[in-house]
Amino acid sequence: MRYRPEHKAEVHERIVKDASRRVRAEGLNGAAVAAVMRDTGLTHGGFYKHFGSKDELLLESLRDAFGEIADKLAEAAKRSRSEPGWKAIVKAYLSLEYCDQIERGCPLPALAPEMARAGKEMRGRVFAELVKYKDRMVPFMPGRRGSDRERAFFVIFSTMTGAVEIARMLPDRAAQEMVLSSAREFLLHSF
Amino acid sequence: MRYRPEHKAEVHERIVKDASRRVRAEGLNGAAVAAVMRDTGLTHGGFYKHFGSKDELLLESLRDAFGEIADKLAEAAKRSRSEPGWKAIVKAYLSLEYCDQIERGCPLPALAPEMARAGKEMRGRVFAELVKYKDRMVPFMPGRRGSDRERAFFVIFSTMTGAVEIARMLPDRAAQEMVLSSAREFLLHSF
DNA sequence: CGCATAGGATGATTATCGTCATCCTATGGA
DNA sequence: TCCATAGGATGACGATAATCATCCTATGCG
Repeated sequence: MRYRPEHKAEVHERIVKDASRRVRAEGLNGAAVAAVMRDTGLTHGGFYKHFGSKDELLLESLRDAFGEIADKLAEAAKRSRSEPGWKAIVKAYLSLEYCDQIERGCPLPALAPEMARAGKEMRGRVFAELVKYKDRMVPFMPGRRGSDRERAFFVIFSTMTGAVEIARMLPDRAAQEMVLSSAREFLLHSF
Repeated sequence: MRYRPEHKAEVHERIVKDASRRVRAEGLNGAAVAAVMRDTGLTHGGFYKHFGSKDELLLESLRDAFGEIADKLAEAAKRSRSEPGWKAIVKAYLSLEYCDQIERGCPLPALAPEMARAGKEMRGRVFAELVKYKDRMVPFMPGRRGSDRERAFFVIFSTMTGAVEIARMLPDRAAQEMVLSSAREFLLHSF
């Protein structure tokens, strides 16, 4: 072989990481094949040596994105010993810094409507990733029974998703902080 | 003149209405010039007799969309004499029927992330429409002072936006209804 | 009753994008 | 040291899209 055995896997992963950033920053079809490959330092032609189709890359990049913030939020929850995990998650999620980092943030406020509009095939696969995301967050959610925690997940992540989206539409940081802190206080005092 | 004096204004409005549906159903660039004109029964060529640019149509169609649901929600709020207006709004917004009708629904759960990614120019104009939407909803919101009602608007619409978006990602109606009703009960018992 | 005119149609241009066929080349194994 | 090979580069193709120049034609005014 021409390259080290790990070479292909490494490049593959770099493409996915770059696409995962680009897709969150610029939308589902902001991650054009040529642009992503350029990010990775390659040309567009080699793309199909790594992926069967653009949708395959899209799915992998969404999987990567969900995994990335699930890691981040789970770590924040585990680090906080003085308060319940879900409160640490809410505080991290509804912070200005987090709101700023679209390209490293949760795919929900970045892409939820576009994911809902995707073709049936893709939608099914994305749904599976959403379920994995939920399953990783549910243990930190408030509530006694599992079904309570699951409902809490949907309510809390609905509010956080909407708040971050709306904050991102606002032109100045004061207004953004107003929306984020309103949602934050609301959630923290409601469970 | 070739046509009745009102003709041009009527066609203009039909184009905007069609675009407003299409943009919500298929995303900001799902409303291709040719497609919208075909909806209206015309060909793509005449488009620039009505609009200076595609962005102009986009903005007008968003204005129309915000106005359309603002009307609908305000009417629901006014119709309900037995409970506060905001509760009627929450019940209407977080219903399955509403969730289904993407193309006639609120632009927020349909387009918020895409609007946040638009160019500076467009973002500023969209922001102005969002403010008008807010100003029409705030009078119905719970709270004593105006600033309380404004915060309530952002919290309630954040939760509703996120809940509808997440529901629209789910494959079956039972799961959708679970998300919508969780958010609904949560909001109705929290103010 | 005929014509000037504006709304609409046709079609070209330029750009972007996904996909793929083909070629190139550096390297690990012999 | 040499070559077979797979990763990467080049470039093309067909779609789709925004924009605009040009032409067409139905109609209301004179």
